[in-house]
Amino acid sequence: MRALSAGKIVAKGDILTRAGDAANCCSVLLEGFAARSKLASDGEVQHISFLLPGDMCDLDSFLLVPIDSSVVALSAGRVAQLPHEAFRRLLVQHPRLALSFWRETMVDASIAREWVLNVGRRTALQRIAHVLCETYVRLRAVGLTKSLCFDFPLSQQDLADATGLSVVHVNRMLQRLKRNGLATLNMGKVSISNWPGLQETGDFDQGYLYARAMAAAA
Amino acid sequence: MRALSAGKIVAKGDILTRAGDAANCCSVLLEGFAARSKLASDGEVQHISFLLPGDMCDLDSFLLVPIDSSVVALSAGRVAQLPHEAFRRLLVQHPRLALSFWRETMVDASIAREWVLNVGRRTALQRIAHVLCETYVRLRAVGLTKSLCFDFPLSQQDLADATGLSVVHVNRMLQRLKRNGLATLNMGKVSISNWPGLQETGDFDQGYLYARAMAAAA
DNA sequence: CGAACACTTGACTAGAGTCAATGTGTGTGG
DNA sequence: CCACACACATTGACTCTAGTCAAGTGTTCG
Repeated sequence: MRALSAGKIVAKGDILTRAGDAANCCSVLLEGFAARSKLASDGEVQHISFLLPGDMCDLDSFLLVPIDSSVVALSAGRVAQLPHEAFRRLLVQHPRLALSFWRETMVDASIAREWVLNVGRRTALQRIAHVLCETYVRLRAVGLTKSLCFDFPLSQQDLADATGLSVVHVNRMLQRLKRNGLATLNMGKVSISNWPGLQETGDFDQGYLYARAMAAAA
Repeated sequence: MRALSAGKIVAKGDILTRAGDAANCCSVLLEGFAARSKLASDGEVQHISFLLPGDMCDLDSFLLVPIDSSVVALSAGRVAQLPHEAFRRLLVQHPRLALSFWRETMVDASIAREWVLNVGRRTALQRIAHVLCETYVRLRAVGLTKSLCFDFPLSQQDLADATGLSVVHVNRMLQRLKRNGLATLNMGKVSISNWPGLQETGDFDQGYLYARAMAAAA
């Protein structure tokens, strides 16, 4: 697995893909956190989904030009890059691979749909709880949790951008989650104290994550 | 074009695909309006995107089991159905077709991402204006507009479910759009009075629609 | 040490939700 | 043909969730 120790180093805040550009390669996040995000006209940021180690960052760029959303590093990390040309050859040689990447795109879309529901119809507390649940399940699937804890090096501003809330309100909701004995976020680490309770609070059902979560069950 | 006059008739409110099911065919909406939608635990509905004539309703069902979201008819309409088995044969015979359906899935995802931004970071007035802009551009692409008017047989409740707002507030925002000389919705018809103004109000840029909008430009 | 940054707190505001009553069609069936 | 029911739209009064503003408190790092 020499490839895994290679890859380009990225710093917190780096833009891996800029909305409006035509990328010439697809990348895989090897380490660290990133987010796909869009900008409103007033400059407000909205994260559309978190990208965790193992996720393709910009599969869309292969068929959609220009790209509609940016990918930004939320922590230091590492990415592997695969030029579109090489990717195309790979797909021609292994047609079944196309199906599995197509499916990857569908799971991505499914996550985006859940996020529409999250920001559209859930309360502030539910949104935060939901995002924590999703992140926990996805990290568990790639072995990045220990018991009910995981590294979560994002600022409260990032959580606000993911949930469509203000930083101040995110702060208060995190305090409420702690006070309710559900979960705490401290020093870049999340610790879940009551997993069933957190899921219920966040109206979370992992079905929409498909294989990404199933891998954990296996 | 005999196929176009065929297809199954659906009534307003019919559920074409139910979240949690394993569908055995993909369908194309031939006529009428539908929405992909999800349910929050408190029973609140959130539409994730509108489906217009020519759109695939449940391409996801081909590779994702069970389906994460429902498709519900928002007006009377007609759908054509293609069994998964036949679809699979089609893709094997014409591998390039898979790429174009994959791209279709990506455009779907792009629309869902824009909706995350819409409900997450835009004001009520912007959300309504944005949805009207998107619908106008997509309908124009399939020849279902005349000048700046189009049929829009949805209730204000549907608009509320699409934007994450309450019906009452949607009603007030529609009045504001009219008062501002931007657009009116009456008797199931939308009439845009100031197209540049409506786009600006809704922070709308059609880039994220890709080919669906481009077809109109051609 | 001080600058920069993230987090926290309190006081106030405002945008959107809720509730309830009233309109307005559109059918339907007696 | 009218009475009624039903769904959808509209209005006003009130509430409340979340946003804004501003002032602190840490804490990391040159």
